[in-house]
Amino acid sequence: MRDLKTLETFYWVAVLGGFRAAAAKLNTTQPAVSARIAQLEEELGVELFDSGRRRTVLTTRGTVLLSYVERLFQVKAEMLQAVADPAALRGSFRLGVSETLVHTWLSDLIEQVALVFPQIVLDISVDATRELKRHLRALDIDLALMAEPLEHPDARSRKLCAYPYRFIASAELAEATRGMDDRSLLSSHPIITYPKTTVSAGDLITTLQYRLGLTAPRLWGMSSIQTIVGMVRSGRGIGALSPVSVEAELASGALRILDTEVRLPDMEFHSAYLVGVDTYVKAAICDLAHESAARHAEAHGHPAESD
Amino acid sequence: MRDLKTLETFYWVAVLGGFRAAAAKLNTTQPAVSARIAQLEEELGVELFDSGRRRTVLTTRGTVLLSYVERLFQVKAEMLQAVADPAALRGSFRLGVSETLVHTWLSDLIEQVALVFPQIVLDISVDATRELKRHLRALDIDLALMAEPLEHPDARSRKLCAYPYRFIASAELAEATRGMDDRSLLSSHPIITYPKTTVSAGDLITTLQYRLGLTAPRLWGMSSIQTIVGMVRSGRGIGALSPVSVEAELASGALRILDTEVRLPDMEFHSAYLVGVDTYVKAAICDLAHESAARHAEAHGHPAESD
DNA sequence: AGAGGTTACGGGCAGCGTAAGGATC
DNA sequence: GATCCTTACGCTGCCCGTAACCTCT
Repeated sequence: MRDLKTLETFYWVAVLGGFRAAAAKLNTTQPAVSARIAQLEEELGVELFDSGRRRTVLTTRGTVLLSYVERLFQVKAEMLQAVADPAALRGSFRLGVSETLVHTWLSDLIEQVALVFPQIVLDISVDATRELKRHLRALDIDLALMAEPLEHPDARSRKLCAYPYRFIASAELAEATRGMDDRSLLSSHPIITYPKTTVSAGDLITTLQYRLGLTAPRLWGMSSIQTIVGMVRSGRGIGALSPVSVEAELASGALRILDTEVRLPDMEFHSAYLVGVDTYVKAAICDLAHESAARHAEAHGHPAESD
Repeated sequence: MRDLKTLETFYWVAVLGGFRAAAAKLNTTQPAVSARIAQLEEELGVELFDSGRRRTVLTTRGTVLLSYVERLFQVKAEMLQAVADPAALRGSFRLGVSETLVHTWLSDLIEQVALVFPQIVLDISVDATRELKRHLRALDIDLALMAEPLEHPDARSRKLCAYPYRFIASAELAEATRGMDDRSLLSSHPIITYPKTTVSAGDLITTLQYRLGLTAPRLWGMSSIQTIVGMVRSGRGIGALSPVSVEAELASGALRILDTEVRLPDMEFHSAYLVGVDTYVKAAICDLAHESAARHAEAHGHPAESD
């Protein structure tokens, strides 16, 4: 057992419950994983996965080994944290973000990460909160910045920031509907917003229903903010989204925030990651994200959020 | 830092204070050690040995790393102890023994080690206690079975066994000196025994001097028990040694234990090793040695010794 | 038949050893 | 000049990926 790579492979096979899954995670092939497990069993003189069955169930000894491997990697992580220059850390880091954050301070975060960890390759995926949670649980991404906290025994989740959530329309549509009461205004055109499965769309529906009695509003859910913005600009409907996503359009006057009585709740964002291997890097980049969010809030006059 | 070999190399360079010494211990060449340290410093982005000086002094960070490496190997050792089949452990183990033990139960110990650790190669060196201590401190041997305990902060030393220490002579010489008092007897011939630097020779000198008033006995110190036995058999002198080394000769009547009034103190033996890497194997083989000693004592009617 | 693990085999590259080259006392 | 570490270089051996095979559901 000269090689930590072998143990890391064992760890992922055990955690993910399969050789193929481990191979995918480790960016290698399944035969390579097979060989490493075989080598480890050979060196230890012990069977780690039940050979009778589908080699996916840990033996008793395998379970014991797993706990030691976790301790070992814990010590290794502490060691790196204590003595290694962050600038020398290599590897890739998979970050999942909600689209709203992409257009606010994600670029700032990327810069900060590049400063602190110049050799870490960021692998960013933009997706809905529901998918991000799934990816987090499946260990497909290391850190998620999304609309909800993650409920999981090994999760570390913190509130990141909150942004206003408003009805927004093109200048023409805003003029044409000037003076209308909320109920008429919001019934007059389709409302273009985030997909129905999202928290924000849920908040919107609740608000329309209980504040205005609109039980069947015409809601168009779009999974791309660019599409929402495009449709709102062309006057196809009233947008329900955060002004932070359309700052340029608001500044130029192409879009306007509608001055409605009814108020939508703020959109909250949360950071979340699972403790385990490489927790140090996750925690560090998560902290950078909170700093970026705070800096952005400072610059834009929103209240700073933390914890 | 994918490779424990690199960390192990760092450990030995730090502990032994030199690249060459580490290379010797790791059975490799000095450039290989050099490359591994360079690689480690590269990966961590940190200087581990003062480059200005002779690269033998740890930097602050190097000191921190060393403590983590020790913890890491500690965990690894516990892991192997918990899950590995001893029969699968490979490597060599350097055992140092006093000659007296070679002729008693060493072969039994070797058999036991071969049973429990069939893949471990035993590397046995027979030497005087003084040399064994030096080798232990220099980490040249893993476990010593010798005449004294080891005083060292990291040493684990236990009493192993005790054997009688007698005056022994050839049958002819025993006949010729029958009836002589101790003082005359022990002055009549040279006394052939262990080298003067040994504990046993010291005990002998003390006994002769304070019990019999023999201030300048004729002592011939031999570093090989076979030589002592050969000279005693040929009647060149009276042997002072342990009967366990000459059981066959005593049984055949070629040698006899002289029935002196004065008694020499028992010869004690101790096991000793330094805690550090691979402590598990050291402790296990040390235990086997104690078992062999106890078994031998049982079979030969000596009192069993332990702790 | 399809998903998942094993075996077989050829190629690439990390790391080793030899040998020559500094640096420091 | 002696001792110790570094650099240069050719080579070996390990490990990987491709592909075919086996085994369960």
